[in-house]
Amino acid sequence: MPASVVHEPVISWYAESARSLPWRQPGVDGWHVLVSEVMLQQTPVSRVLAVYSSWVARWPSPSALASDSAGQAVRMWGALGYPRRALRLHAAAVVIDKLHHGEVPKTYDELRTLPGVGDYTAAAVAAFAFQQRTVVLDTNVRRVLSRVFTGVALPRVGIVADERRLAEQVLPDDAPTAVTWSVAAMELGAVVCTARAPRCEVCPVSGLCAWRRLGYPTDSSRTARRQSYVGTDRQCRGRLLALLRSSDVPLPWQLVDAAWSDGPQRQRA
DNA sequence: ATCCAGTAAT
DNA sequence: ATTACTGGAT
Repeated sequence: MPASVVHEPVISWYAESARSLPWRQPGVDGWHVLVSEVMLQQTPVSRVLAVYSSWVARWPSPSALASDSAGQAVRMWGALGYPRRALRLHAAAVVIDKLHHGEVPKTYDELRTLPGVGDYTAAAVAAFAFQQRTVVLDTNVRRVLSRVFTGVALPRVGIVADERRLAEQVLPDDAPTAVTWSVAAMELGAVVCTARAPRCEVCPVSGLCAWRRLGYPTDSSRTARRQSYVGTDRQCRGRLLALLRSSDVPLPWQLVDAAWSDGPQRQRA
C-alpha cells in the first residue's frame, strides 16, 4: 500500500475533529510551543491546560523566565510530575536568553542542544512552531504507524531504525502538508487509535489498517508489570515535594520529618 | 494495575 | 539498548 493514501483521510478527519488547544491557536510563538511540548512529555493534555496558562501568563518569553528563579519555575510546575522538566525548561530559557538573543531557535539541531529537549520535542517545535518538515515520532504516531502499516498492536519500548525509516517514508514531501500530517496523526493516536480501547468505528483509516485486517493480534511481549506505588520512594518524594511547594520559607526539619515516618527512606528522597 | 504528547544517564 | 523518573485517572 502506498503511504500517501492515508494522508487525505487522516488530514480531513483532523480538520473536522481536532481538539481546540491553547498551543494550537493562531499566533502562538516558539516559546508557547516549547513550553507546551515540554509539559506534554509523559503528561496528558487535561492536566497540562491550567499550568500552561499560568506559565505563559507569568513568563511570556524565554527572557522573562530566565530572569526569574529556578525555584519559582518548580513552584509554578504544580503537580505535573517530573519536576526536573521545570528546572530544564528554566535552564533552556537561560540558554535561549544568552545564546539566541531571547528567540527560540528554529532548527532541529539547535533545539536539540537545549536542556530537556530531546528528539521528540525538537522535532515538534521545529514542525509546529516553525512549519518545518521533520519526523515527529511520539508514542501516538508510533502506535498509528505500527497498527496501520505493520499490523502490530503496540510499538517496542525503543525506536528502532526500521521504524524511523517508515515514519520518514510516510511523511509527506512538502513542509506544510508534513506538519499537518504529523499533528493529525498524533491526534488520531491520542483520541481514536488509543493503546487500550481503540475506537476503530470512527477511525478514518480503519479500512486500510493492517492490524484490523489481521484481526487485532496482540503481542505477549508487552505485558510485564510495573512497581506498585504505595509505600515506595516515589510516593515519599511526591509527598515531600508537595509540602515544600506549599511554603514560601525554608521549612523546619521537624515538619519535614513529620511528613514521612520512615527515616532512611525520607533521607533518600 | 495500567495508561499517558519523552529525556538523559548508563 | 535499558532504565529511572512523576502523579492522577480509570
